[in-house]
Amino acid sequence: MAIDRKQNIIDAATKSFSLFGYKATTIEQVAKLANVGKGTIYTFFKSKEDLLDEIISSVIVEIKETAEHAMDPDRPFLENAHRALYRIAEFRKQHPLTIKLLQEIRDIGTPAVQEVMKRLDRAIIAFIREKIDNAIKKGEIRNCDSEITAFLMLKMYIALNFDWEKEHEPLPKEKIAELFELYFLKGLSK
Amino acid sequence: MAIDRKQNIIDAATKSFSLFGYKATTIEQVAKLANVGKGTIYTFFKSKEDLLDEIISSVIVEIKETAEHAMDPDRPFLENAHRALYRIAEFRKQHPLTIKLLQEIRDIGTPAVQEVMKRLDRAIIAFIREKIDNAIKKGEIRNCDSEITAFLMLKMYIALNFDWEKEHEPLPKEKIAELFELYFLKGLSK
DNA sequence: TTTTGACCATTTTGCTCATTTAGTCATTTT
DNA sequence: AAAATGACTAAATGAGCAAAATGGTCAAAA
Repeated sequence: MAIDRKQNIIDAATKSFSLFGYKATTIEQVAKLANVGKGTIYTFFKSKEDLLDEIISSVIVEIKETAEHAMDPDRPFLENAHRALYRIAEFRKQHPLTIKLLQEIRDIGTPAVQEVMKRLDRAIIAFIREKIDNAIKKGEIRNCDSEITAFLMLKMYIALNFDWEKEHEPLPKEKIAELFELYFLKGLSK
Repeated sequence: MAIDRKQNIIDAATKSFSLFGYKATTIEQVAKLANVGKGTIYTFFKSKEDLLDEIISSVIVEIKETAEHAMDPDRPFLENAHRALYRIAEFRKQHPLTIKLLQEIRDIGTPAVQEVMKRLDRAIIAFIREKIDNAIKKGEIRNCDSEITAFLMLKMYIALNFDWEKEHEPLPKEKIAELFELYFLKGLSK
C-alpha cells in the first residue's frame, strides 16, 4: 500500500474538506488519513491553500468533462447550452465538496475558499463563453458579447437553482429549460 | 422644537443606521440624536427591529415612487421595465442606508438586517410583477410566469450592476439597457 | 533521496469578568 | 390625565488572557 503518496493525500484532503470544510480540517488530520507524515504533504504542496487549489483544479476538469458529455454536436446551440449549464448546476448541488465549501462561504466566509470558488466560477464562464463564441462563428446565434452572456447564463442558472428555492418550491428541470429558452432564445416580444 | 417626536426618532435612526449600521447603533444613541428620552422610542416602536422595519417600509414606498416616476405610459413595456429597474439599482447603489445595510449583511450578516432586506427585495419583485401582469393583459408581451420573470429581471440587474463590477469595469447605462432588451425582448435567435 | 515528526511562531479557542445594551416601569413633567 | 423620561434589570457583548491547536520548517532517520 501507499504507492501513490500524492494521490493519497489528495484523496484524504478531498474527503476531509467535504466532511468538515476547509477551515476545520487540519494538515495533521489529512496526513493521518493519507497515512503519511505531515512533512510529506509539504513536499507535494507548498501550503494548505495550494492543496485546496489543486483539488479544485481537478473539480474544474471534472465539471468541464461532465458538461461536455451532456452536449450533442447535432443539437442546436441553445439546447446544448441548457444541458451543459443544467449539469453544472446539478454538479454543484450534489458534489459533497462544492456543497460543503459553498456552505462554508455562507457561514464563515473563509477567504481562501471564496477565492477558490471564484476561480471555479471563472472557469465555468470561460467554458460557456467558448461555446458561445463557436455558436456565433457558426452563425447559430446572433452576435453578442460572449463574456457577458456567459456570465448572465451562469447567474440565471444559479438564481433558478439555488436562490429561487430560498423562498419557493424548487423548479423542475423542464421549467428551467423552458425559461432558458424563453429568455435566451425567443425573448418576450410577440 | 421637538414637535413631531416620532419623525425625529425616525430621522435620527435613519441617520445612525446609515452611518454606523444597524448593529452598531444603540437605542440610547438614537434617543440622544432625536432629543428624546430612551423610553419615548418605545412608545412609538415596540423594538429596535420594529424601528428598522418602519424605516425600510418608507424606503420601499420611496423606491416604488422613484420607479413609477421613471416610467412613461406612452412608451413600450420593456423600455419602462428597464427604466424602473435601472432606477431601483441606482437607488440601492446611492442611498446611504441601503449601502450600509448591504455592507453589514456581507460583513457580519446581522439576521434582522438580512430579514429586512429580503422584504425589500420581495417588495421590488412584487412591484415589477404587477407591471408584467399589466403588460401581459394588454398584450404587450407574450404570456409568461410573472413571478419568475420579475425575479429574474431583478437578479439580472443586481448581477449587472453589482456582481459584474467585482471582476470587471462597470457597465455603462446604455450597455445594460441593450443587454436587457436583447435577453428579455429579442432573445439570441436570428 | 525521500520521508518524517519534533519543533517554532502564530492563531485560535475557551474562559472570565466588566461593560454595554435592549427593553421596562415607577416617577416626573406637561 | 397623558406623555415623557431615565434609572434599573436581565441578557448580550467584548476585552483580556492563558492554554491549546495549527500551519509550516528542518535536522534527523529511513
